[in-house]
Amino acid sequence: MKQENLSRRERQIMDLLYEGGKLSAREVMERMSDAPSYATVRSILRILEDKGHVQHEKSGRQFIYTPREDVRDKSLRHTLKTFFGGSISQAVATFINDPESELTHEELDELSDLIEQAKKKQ
Amino acid sequence: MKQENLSRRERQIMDLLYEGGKLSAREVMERMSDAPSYATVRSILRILEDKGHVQHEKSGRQFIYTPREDVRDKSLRHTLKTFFGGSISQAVATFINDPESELTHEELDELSDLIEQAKKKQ
DNA sequence: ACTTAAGTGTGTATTTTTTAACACTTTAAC
DNA sequence: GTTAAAGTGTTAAAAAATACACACTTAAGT
Repeated sequence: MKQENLSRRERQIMDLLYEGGKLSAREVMERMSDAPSYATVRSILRILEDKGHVQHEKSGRQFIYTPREDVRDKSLRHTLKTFFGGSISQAVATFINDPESELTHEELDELSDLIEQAKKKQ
Repeated sequence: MKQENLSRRERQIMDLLYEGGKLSAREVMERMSDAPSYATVRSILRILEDKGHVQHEKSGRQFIYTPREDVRDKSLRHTLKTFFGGSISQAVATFINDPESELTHEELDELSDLIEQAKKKQ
């Protein structure tokens, strides 16, 4: 797990995995508008696994790839720091105000609960 | 302004500019732990300007580079969608539970308010 | 006016990334 | 048990990114 920075293609595929959660190489490829060959997608997934960014589990004859939680969290924190100096409320505000987000009532309730719990801990 | 994806070095420099706000080529270079030569940093800044990600203003004989607001917003929205897209509450949970976040009471109150407002809109 | 620091643009070598072919293995379904 | 689909690892060519040299311009300070 060398943990270098990611190349363009590697990042593109990581983004798809973050969005999609669990994807096979085939599914990753289908979601790329400018996809290279299937062999290439598999190569990059293998490289990402080498670098420690994803892991796979076998499901029948398929390999299902998932982002590694610890790397995801690290990356998320880096991004928040980059854009907001780490202010989560500013990040959430941006997200809530974006009409494309379309948060459901359930999600908003979940968020309220999380925040209430955090307040009690202080 | 072709608006392609950024390479590793290009992204690294963009992150510095997002964090730093306004930087000269020299300052960008100083903030890179694994910096290439000064000539190279200038080359990449020129490429980033070609691609429309940064702009510069002259200050004496220096060029001061700044990220372009519109590209920044677009990038931010993409990132939030990527990480929070599936479940924003899960992302917030991760952040709240991270001891490094150290959310203040003020931030939690801000978050509550934001969520209340979003609920009313529905 | 001269020197220095900061910049420009172009060109090119080197390194990394990207792409994919090839020969092979494993699993599911028929 | 054959066939087809989904993998594997290795290797190599092509494309892109990275790095920087060179010759030159511009602006500030002494």
